[in-house]
Amino acid sequence: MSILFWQQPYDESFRMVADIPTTRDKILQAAAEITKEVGPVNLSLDAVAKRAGLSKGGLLYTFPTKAKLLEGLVEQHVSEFDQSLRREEASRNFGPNSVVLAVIAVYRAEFVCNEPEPSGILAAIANDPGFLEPIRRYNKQLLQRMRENAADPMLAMMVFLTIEGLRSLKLFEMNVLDRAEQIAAIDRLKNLFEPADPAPVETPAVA
Amino acid sequence: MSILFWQQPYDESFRMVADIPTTRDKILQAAAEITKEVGPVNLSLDAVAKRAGLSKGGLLYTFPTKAKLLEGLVEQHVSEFDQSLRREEASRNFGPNSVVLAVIAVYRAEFVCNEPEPSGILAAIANDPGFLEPIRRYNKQLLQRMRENAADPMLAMMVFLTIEGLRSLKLFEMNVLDRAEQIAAIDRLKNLFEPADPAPVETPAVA
DNA sequence: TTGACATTACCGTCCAGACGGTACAGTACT
DNA sequence: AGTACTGTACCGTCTGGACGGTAATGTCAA
Repeated sequence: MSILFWQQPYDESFRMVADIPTTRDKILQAAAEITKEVGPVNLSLDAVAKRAGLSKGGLLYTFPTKAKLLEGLVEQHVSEFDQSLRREEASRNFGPNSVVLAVIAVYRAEFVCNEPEPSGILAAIANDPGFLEPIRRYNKQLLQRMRENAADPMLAMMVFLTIEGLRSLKLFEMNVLDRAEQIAAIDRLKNLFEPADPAPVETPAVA
Repeated sequence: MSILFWQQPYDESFRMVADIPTTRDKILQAAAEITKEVGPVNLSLDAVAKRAGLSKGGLLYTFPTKAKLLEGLVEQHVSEFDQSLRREEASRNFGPNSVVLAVIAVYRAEFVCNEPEPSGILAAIANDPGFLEPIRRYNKQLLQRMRENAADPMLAMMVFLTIEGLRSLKLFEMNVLDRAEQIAAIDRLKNLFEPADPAPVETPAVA
């Protein structure tokens, strides 16, 4: 029911990073796409199977129940962010303000690369508010870490809120700000911690 | 389909402000409550009718289709905010920064009074992402007005984002910050525009 | 004042269709 | 032989919504 990070049927750790997507990945992406297009309510297993290019039986082989699929959506969302975050923290040697700066860096990269928001979590939440719990826990912990590691905890909180604002705008595809404005906002945040930014890259090439 | 603010069956303008709730109001509140409890996907007309204390037939008399009910949810959300905002703007005589300050004031009041988030909009969005469009339009216009009216447009944008962050945390009941912290964050924003705040009222009486 | 009809605000029932899930036989690759 | 599916058929449940009724209230002419 609410068991997040459940055991996967097989070990994926041997797979290459930028390899061809697994069936699992294809299903998750299909679910996110459908959610974005027709809304979480209309996310049916039939539709996901069709979009992912497999049969319903095949889908239910990978995800035995719809709840497991939704769990997969949430798990992917959280773990992908966390991995990026830890990487950024490590590159800053876990020094002062490293958590805040890492958070900023992760979102900056996301906005620069114009990565689509995996709106699948909306589907999960819409089906069962209980899926919010792990996200709640994660965010609580994240904010805690940001504050403890920051020179100015209050400022860290403001950064958290601003980022959260950007994130929610993206989640709802609320294109109120264009990409440049979003990046400018993030850089403004960054400058609160690193006042001297010698060469702010305005429009870096998209890899 | 996407006609917001549709004609209501009768003129409610004669009704007193703090009067007994109309059937319409009861239905809308019931829908919001159910959404919060069991998630937008499980918002059924039967459940709403039961919660609101009338039959399904009666519900469908007030809202001929489910889509109309969802429209009602969105419309209520937007119009209630807008009314509060205009009132706050007027009380500041539409002077410089009045829009930004009004937005801050509205949310401050909301957090101080601990008003519950009408999570009904989540239900609307979950059923049909098209319901985001009017909200998108409104927010775009709001941000525009905040910027044009503000002494520092960039700062106005940061305020908008921070408020948006607080709002999304509340929408998802992401109780990461306690009430005092949220109010402190809002006051910090306010002080960016009104540096000298002589007597910040902590818990003003609800009028 | 009364009878005829209209409108409002509902109730209770019914139904076609969609959905999640099961079951199982078959198949292609490793 | 096992893994990872395909494809079809099916079941029970839930859902939106159509529909026919009904009680209360209002309107208006005779």
